[in-house]
Amino acid sequence: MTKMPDNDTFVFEQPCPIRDVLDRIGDQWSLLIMETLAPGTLRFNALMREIGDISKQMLSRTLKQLEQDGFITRTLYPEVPLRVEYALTDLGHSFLEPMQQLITWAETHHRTIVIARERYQST
Amino acid sequence: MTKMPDNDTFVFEQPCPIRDVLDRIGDQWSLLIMETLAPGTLRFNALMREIGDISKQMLSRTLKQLEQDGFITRTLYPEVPLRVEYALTDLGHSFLEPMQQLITWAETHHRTIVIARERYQST
DNA sequence: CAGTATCCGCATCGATACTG
DNA sequence: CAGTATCGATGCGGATACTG
Repeated sequence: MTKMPDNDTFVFEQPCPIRDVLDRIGDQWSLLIMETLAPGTLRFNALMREIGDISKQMLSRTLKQLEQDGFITRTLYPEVPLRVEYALTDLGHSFLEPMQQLITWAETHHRTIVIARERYQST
Repeated sequence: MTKMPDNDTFVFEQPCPIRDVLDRIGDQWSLLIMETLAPGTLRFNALMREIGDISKQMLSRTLKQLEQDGFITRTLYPEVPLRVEYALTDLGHSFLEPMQQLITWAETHHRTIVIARERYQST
């Protein structure tokens, strides 16, 4: 991204906020999970059912990432059987706002892109 | 994404515009290339120099993808030596608008995220 | 100058068996 | 119910030699 200064002291510093955020939403599931949580709190298996084609593995991993970055909260109720609820934080909600702009753009221009691709094929 | 109907006839159809667009901007270079082209036309090697740490390979591949989707144009001037110029299309420019919202969000909240991560580590 | 072809390492993701 | 651990396939991305 931006040219880094030749200073290995800060190898673990994230120099580029955009990359850092894009890595998160660019992955397979993060955005979808956040959108799914947008209406309200959900439990682990409820999330799995809502999303439909995600594995336990990926749901678990992605949720942990999102929690770690402060996009969602994880609340454990030590009942029997266990209950764990996931919810968007304010940060998570605020993220979905600019994201919604992009989603709208995607929906609006998707056809144009698909057509461009087909045209390119036939060249 | 959205539950697909059980119809394998359309396996190559892109059911989800969001995924489709995100797959493109979620990759390592597409967005950076488009931002680099935003001010104006650039030649292949000029792009390499501007970006700095991209390989010929990836620049070539990504440019082709972007051209294919209609985000940029590629103009060949058959001089000696060869000259090829890349420029954003209207679609490309229009894409950068909602994207700018997201970039601003990322810049604004990046510190918050980094802090959240560190806090999580120490838990 | 502007690429393409080839090869390879590495991270990502999925399936599944197992655990508290 | 809510995960984690393990394994394996797949594909992205980098390095570099080669081409028109």
